[in-house]
Amino acid sequence: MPDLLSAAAEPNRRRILQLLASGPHTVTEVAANFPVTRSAISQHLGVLAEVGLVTHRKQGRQRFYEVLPDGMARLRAEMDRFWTDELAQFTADAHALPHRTFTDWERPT
Amino acid sequence: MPDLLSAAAEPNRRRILQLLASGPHTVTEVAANFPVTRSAISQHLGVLAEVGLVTHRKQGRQRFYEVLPDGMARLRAEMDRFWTDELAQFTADAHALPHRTFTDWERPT
DNA sequence: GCAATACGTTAGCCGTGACTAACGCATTCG
DNA sequence: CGAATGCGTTAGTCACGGCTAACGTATTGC
Repeated sequence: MPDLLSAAAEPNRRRILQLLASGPHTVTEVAANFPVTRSAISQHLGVLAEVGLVTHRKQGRQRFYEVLPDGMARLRAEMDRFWTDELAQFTADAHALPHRTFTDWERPT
Repeated sequence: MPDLLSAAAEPNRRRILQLLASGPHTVTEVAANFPVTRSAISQHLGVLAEVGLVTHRKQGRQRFYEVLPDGMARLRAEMDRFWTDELAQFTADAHALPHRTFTDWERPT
């Protein structure tokens, strides 16, 4: 899964990101919110980690996964480029779409 | 391909959307910009049409595909919800992310 | 020490998405 | 007319993603 947008687009992974956005969660906590196996969740987390959207810190025998602010910023940037550099540039003369870039996206501390 | 975001996330389809954003193009025109077969492009356009992102109008023996403003607005709305309703709501107290919604997205006329 | 917990990892299944090659159908042109 | 163009459609391949079940591993608690 080399593509950042494709990785984040998958429905279950989107929900995982949403969940992790509320703060660090263990794998079992995350899996509790999904109808699939903990193994599936673990693999999804692996994909998200692979593209740098999440990371984890060990604490005892648990792994607290958390959103990686830098990765979320990159995701946000790619989504922004999808509209600005690639789409809105053709429509710039039509509506001059105002647009903000959220490179300062962060998890709650 | 029932999911709008997943449909739009596919790299080739993203590029197709970018290309169509510059105005209506025939299938062969689109296919000329890709290393894959015209058949593959045709199927990609089928997917994009299925989720309501593009449409086409016949003109002689050509099919001019064009971006569907309403569909693009829905895509934009879903992407916005991904950050606001689902992600930013957890971080709202942290940064109170400002956010715009572009429901008025349109193709150049 | 041993059992239980919280994971990751692997094998394997299954669906499906992306693709090509071939065909079929309209449309235009000669 | 027929040939060529511009498509869609289909069959069929291939790879891969998502998933489960089973197992292996570290950590905690008894």
